Amino acid sequence: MSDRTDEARESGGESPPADSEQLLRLERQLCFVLHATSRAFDTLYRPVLAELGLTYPQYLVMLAVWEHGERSVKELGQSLRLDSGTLSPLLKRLEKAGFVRRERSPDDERSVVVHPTEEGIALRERAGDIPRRILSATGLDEQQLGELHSALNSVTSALDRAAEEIDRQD
Amino acid sequence: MSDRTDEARESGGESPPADSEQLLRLERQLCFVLHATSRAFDTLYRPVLAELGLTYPQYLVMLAVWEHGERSVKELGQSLRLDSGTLSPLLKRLEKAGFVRRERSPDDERSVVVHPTEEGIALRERAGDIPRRILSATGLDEQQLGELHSALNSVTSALDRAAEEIDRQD
DNA sequence: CACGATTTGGTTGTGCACAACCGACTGTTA
DNA sequence: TAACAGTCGGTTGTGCACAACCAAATCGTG
Repeated sequence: MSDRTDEARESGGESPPADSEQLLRLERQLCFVLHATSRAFDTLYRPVLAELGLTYPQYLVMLAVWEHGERSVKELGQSLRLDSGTLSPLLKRLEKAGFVRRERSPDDERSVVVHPTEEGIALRERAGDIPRRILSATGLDEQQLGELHSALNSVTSALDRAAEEIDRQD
Repeated sequence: MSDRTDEARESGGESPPADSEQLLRLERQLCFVLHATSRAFDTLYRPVLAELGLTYPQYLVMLAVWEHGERSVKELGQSLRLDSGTLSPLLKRLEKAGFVRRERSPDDERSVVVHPTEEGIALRERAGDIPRRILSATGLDEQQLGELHSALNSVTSALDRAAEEIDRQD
C-alpha cells in the first residue's frame, strides 16, 4: 500500500487515485447509514407517538419539559440543538394542542418559559411504556446501547470542534 | 453552544439495575444523541457543500448518480430511502442548477432516468476532497469508522424489522 | 381486444430545520 | 439621562421529509 499524498494532481487528471476512491466510499456509507438510522428511528416513533398526538421533535421537547418542570426557550434550544426558528412554531403547536403553556418570565421580559399543563403532565403517564417498546425494537442490550451512545457522542463532539474550527477561519 | 450541561451528568462507573427510570434515560439519551449527530453532520457539510451549490441530500443524490452513471427515481428512492414526494422537487432543483437531466425511459414511459450533465460530472472533481475533510473532522480512524458504520447498520435493520412487525399487525 | 390491478412518478398539505433579519428588553457606559 | 451593545424570541424564506391522493403507462387475464 502506497501512502503518498496526492496533491498537485489536478487539471486533466482523468481518474482519481485509488485511496481517494476508498475514502469516498467510506464517507458515503457513513453519511448514508447515519441518515438511514435517523429516518428509521423516525419511522418507528411516528405511529407510536401519533397515538399521543405528538411528533418526534415534539416528544423530545416534552421529555425535556417533563424532566425539568419548566424550561426557557433558550434552554430548550441548547439541550435539543434547535434554534428559535424551529422552536417557536413547534411550541405554538404544543400550546395549541394543550400540552404546554408559554409565558414571559417576570424576571426578564425577553425570556419565555415553557411549562407543562395538567394535560401535558398526564401525557407523561401515557408515554411511559414508549422507551421499553423502542429499546426492545433496537434489539440492543444495555451494554451495546451504551457503546453506541458514547460512540455517537464522541463523533458529535468531534464534529462540533471541527465546525467551530471552520467557523473561526472566517 | 456545546454546553453539554445535562448530558453525561450521571454516567458513573456503576450500573444499577435497569429500572423504568433508567430505561427512559437511556432512550432519551439515544434519541437525543442520534438527532444531535445527524444535525452536527449536516452543520459540518453545509458550508463545505455550499461552495459547490449543493445541499446535503442533493449531495447524497449526486454521489449515487456519480457512482452508477444513471439512476431511475425508483432506484434513488430505494438506496437513499426517500419517496417521490421528497425526490421530485429535489431533482427538479438539481436539474435547474444544471447538474442532472431527467428523461422518461424509452423502454418504460412510467420511469424517469436521472443522469449527470457535463457540469454534473465536472462537479465530481471539485467534490473530490470532501470525504477527506469530513472524515478527518470526525476524528475517527478507519477501524472506529467501520465499527460505527456496522453498529448503525445493525440498529437500522433492527428498527426496520420492528417497523415491519408493527406494520404487519394492522 | 377490453377490463382491472399494479407500477411509477408527481402534487398537495403538514411539519421540521436553518439562515437572515427584526423588534423588544436588559445592562453598561458616557 | 441618553446612547449603546448584547440578549432573547419571533418572522420570513428555502429546503427536506412524509402521508395522502392522483394520472399515466404497463401488465395480466379473460
